Amino acid sequence: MPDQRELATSAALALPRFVGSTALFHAAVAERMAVTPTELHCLHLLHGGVSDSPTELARLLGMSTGAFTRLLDRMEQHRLAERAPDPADRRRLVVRPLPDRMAELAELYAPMARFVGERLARLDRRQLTALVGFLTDGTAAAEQASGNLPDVTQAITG
Amino acid sequence: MPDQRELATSAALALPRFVGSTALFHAAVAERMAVTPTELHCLHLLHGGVSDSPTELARLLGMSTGAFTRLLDRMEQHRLAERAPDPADRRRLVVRPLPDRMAELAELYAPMARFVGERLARLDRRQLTALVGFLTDGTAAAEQASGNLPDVTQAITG
DNA sequence: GGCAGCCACTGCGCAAGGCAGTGACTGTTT
DNA sequence: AAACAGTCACTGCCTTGCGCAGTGGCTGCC
Repeated sequence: MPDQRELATSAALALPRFVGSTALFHAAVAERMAVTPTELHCLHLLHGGVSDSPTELARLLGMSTGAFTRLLDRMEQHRLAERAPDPADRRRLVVRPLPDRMAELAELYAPMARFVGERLARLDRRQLTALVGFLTDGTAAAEQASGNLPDVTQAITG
Repeated sequence: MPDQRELATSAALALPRFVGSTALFHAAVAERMAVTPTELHCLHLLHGGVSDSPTELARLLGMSTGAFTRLLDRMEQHRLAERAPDPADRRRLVVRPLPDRMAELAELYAPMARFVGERLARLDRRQLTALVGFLTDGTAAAEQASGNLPDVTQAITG
């Protein structure tokens, strides 16, 4: 039976592999939908209700606003999202996800969703709390670490 | 205090955000090193000892062997890796990571590495076991799911 | 009413990657 | 041994996603 230290090492090694394989899975789903991984990523942000502002979405996706305009063009073509005017500010617009291809998306994600559901159901409260804490704090840490690296958000803030 | 079901939902929501922010962090590190995210991903595979075969690495990176040749060219230029002949088969070659820029890499990863270390140290054995199991099984599930995605009716892209 | 600043958008150029084909090399078969 | 099919990394050609810098429209503040 492995001790605490070995387990921590295993986790530290398993983490990047998990992220890598997950990214590959996303790329595979995107290809199946004849869509780029970036479009899919954006779609997730939209459906998650994270933001509907082009500038904000561009920042979250790590790209320039100019590139995001083209991304939006493609997403409209592919019926993933649509532009709507912002009544409060006529410079801005609001990005809205379209339900059109949601069934398709859900079908592709079904195997992974099932896996996650089953796996999480096997954990007790203490384990779940640890997992959630690790993920949420890790998200914050990654975002902060990204921000502290110079020259990263140059295209957007400049 | 949240019950089991709420915690599972939180985890399911936190998961994609964690993966997304981690991917952005990787992209930021890559940009800081004047390198593409793909090069960095490949470098991780090399240092992790996952494989040293170009064909296998191309598969793991989700790209063609032709593109991997160019990737290798760049990685040699950037002093991230080098080609070496495979004595057993003269068609093949072996990709070896270079130690040249490891200090730079370690420095950029230091904040995240510290976070992971501290966070994992706070977990008990049961929590660690759950985390490792989730990550390793998730990796396998993602790889398998990438391999056989269900067929989906193609939408018309106008 | 003028002005600085922000918004999404556009022309241009670059570079990463797919595709299909090439030459070198392998193990196998007759 | 000689021909064969299969595999390996590599190469030209092309597509495309994105950054950069600039544009016009709009806002809020003097």
